[in-house]
Amino acid sequence: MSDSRRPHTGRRRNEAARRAILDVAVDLLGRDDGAPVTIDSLAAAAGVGKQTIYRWWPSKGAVLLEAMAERAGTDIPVPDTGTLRGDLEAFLAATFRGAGQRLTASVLRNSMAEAQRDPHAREHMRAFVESRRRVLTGLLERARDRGEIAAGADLALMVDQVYGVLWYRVLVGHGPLGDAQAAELARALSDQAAARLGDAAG
Amino acid sequence: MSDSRRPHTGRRRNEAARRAILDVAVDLLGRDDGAPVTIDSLAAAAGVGKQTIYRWWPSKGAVLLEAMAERAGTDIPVPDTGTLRGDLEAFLAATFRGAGQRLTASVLRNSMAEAQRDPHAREHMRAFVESRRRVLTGLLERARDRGEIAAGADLALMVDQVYGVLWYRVLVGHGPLGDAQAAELARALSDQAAARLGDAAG
DNA sequence: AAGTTGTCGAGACATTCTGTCTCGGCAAGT
DNA sequence: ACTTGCCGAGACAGAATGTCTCGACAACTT
Repeated sequence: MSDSRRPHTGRRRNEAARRAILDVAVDLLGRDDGAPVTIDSLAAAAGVGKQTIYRWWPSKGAVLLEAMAERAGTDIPVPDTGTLRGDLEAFLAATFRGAGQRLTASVLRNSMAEAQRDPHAREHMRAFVESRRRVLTGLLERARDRGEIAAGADLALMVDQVYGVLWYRVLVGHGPLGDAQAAELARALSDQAAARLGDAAG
Repeated sequence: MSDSRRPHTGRRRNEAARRAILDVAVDLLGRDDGAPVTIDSLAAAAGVGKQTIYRWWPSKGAVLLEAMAERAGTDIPVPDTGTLRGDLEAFLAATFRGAGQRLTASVLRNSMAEAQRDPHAREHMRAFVESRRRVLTGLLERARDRGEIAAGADLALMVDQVYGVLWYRVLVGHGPLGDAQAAELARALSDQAAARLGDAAG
């Protein structure tokens, strides 16, 4: 590692440029005018040179994905209503409401498409998805500790049902994604858990 | 319509070329070497001119989606075991097993990515998804007629829970997609239906 | 204060891909 | 025989990615 041998010399990374790039990326991704986000437009809008982007990110997809992850990681508080169904309903409502916005949905769609092509973007997508899944998994684990979910239940599959529905609707766009769907899915999942619990107890 | 006024003159469409294009498309889509499928490679591999492709399809995405739909839409029989859980287990096992194959998974991933960019591909994807959803919806409707699913249940959401998990795992690749997952999800969904049924009855 | 190192914005550049256009050849009907 | 429209092949324009080079300059060392 050159890090330990020589701390750092020369000019440091311009944080303002980094922020401008990520902010503009979200902004352009959110446009739903069909125009794809290009590196040139991104650099121009952020007021930076293209090389400044490629110096810090390996590809266009990586920039867009990081911008999206930063955006989507915020504004989803983890609720604590005391019941599985209540927690799920609050969490899913916040999540679906976020992903259902035209701007965010557009970001998600572009990022997932990019992740299928670009290995760098794919890694970032995996990391992003994993971080989101961990939050929901934690919510379910607390419910399991309270005895609302059977010990043998497949939490990963429950998580997948949530994010599966979300991505599926975002990517295909065949149905809405809002509070109604969140409430319905929260009910479905807590019903699932309750039924399995009854099985184990009986 | 010129169709009725003048039946058709001149050389007819070459069916062999059409088949070659679609077959080669599936072949190239299935490659998981990261190389994107280009029109040039497609035309070259099929031994046709580019114009022959663009004469019959509006865009690259449209070709790929049609090829994908042709491949993925087959070989999923609709079971009739007499119970919701049995039907679901059989249907999901066949569906997941198909989508879990490396080649088919690669085709699906590429196609979904294409559908995010190309409006023509997007339409085809919608149609394909709709046709698949209809089959599963039919299966659920029969269960509802038998009284295994409550009248007020949201069948569309149950369908999304299935295909959502499928697409999510195919696209992100964070977990397996096979018989075990099919069985678990079938159980979860039938439990969910049973719980809702109990609510309505009680 | 001078020197070194690495980032900055800007833009030329090669490469690749899409989709259009044109060409001579030819097959299917009249 | 003659007309019409598809065929393979490839040139072409347009757009995008990612590399490279340039002079400027900021941060840190000596």
